[in-house]
Amino acid sequence: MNPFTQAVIENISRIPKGRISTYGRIAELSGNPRAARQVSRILSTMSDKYNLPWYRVINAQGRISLKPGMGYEEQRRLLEAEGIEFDLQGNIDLKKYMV
DNA sequence: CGTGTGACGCGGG
DNA sequence: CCCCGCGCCACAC
Repeated sequence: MNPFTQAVIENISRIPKGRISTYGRIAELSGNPRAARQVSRILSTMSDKYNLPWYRVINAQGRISLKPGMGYEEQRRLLEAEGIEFDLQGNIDLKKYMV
């Protein structure tokens, strides 16, 4: 496994309960600011294996990227269960919850 | 090899 | 707020 992937896994694992981060921010912390897409792929392929808190990663707009019927509901449920609030447009306040 | 595809991000209309 | 385009990058065909 390459160092970037390793770092992504570690950084995601460190997101505290009740807080969130974004794909781009994780990519940045992991050493490659332009690799936000890779972060999303790593999440989809390694979450189970490394037991990652995948649902704590959202996009830079403060929204869940998964589509309704394709995981959106579950991610939202898990986040709300940790106290994360959504506004009427399904938006999360990054200032308030981002690590 | 080209070509298409995203759990992305940013800027613009 | 929505919709597009463009840049980016690993991966599947």
